[in-house]
Amino acid sequence: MKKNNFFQRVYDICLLIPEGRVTTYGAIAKYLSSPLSSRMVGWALNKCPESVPAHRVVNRIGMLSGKIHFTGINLMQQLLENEGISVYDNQVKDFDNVFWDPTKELCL
DNA sequence: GGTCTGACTAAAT
DNA sequence: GATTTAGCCAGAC
Repeated sequence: MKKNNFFQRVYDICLLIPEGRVTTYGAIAKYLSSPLSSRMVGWALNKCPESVPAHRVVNRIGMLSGKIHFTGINLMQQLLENEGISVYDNQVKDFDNVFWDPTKELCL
């Protein structure tokens, strides 16, 4: 058995996020059967490889709370805008419209 | 092996 | 209504 840790699951979910959509740490944590483990999700993404579109993961209010970990301050925002997501002041516009819930989209 | 931290969330004050 | 604390779990020191 491999170390299918929290990390791998978080990465997997992040990779499942369709372009032009974003999700929240809580949603991912909830998908991991631990809605209270949202911190683990963010922390896992802290070490996320470039293969993981962590820029599509934001906090519950759609704020790019993790952009500070990205190379460059506007990188995360531009990545989202590149996918058609409107971002303003570190916060996703139409967040409710682009919100992608794994527990809902995958288990629907 | 105990302690701390960490890209969050929600309740309490 | 805004700020603070508490809770969660897993890795790093």
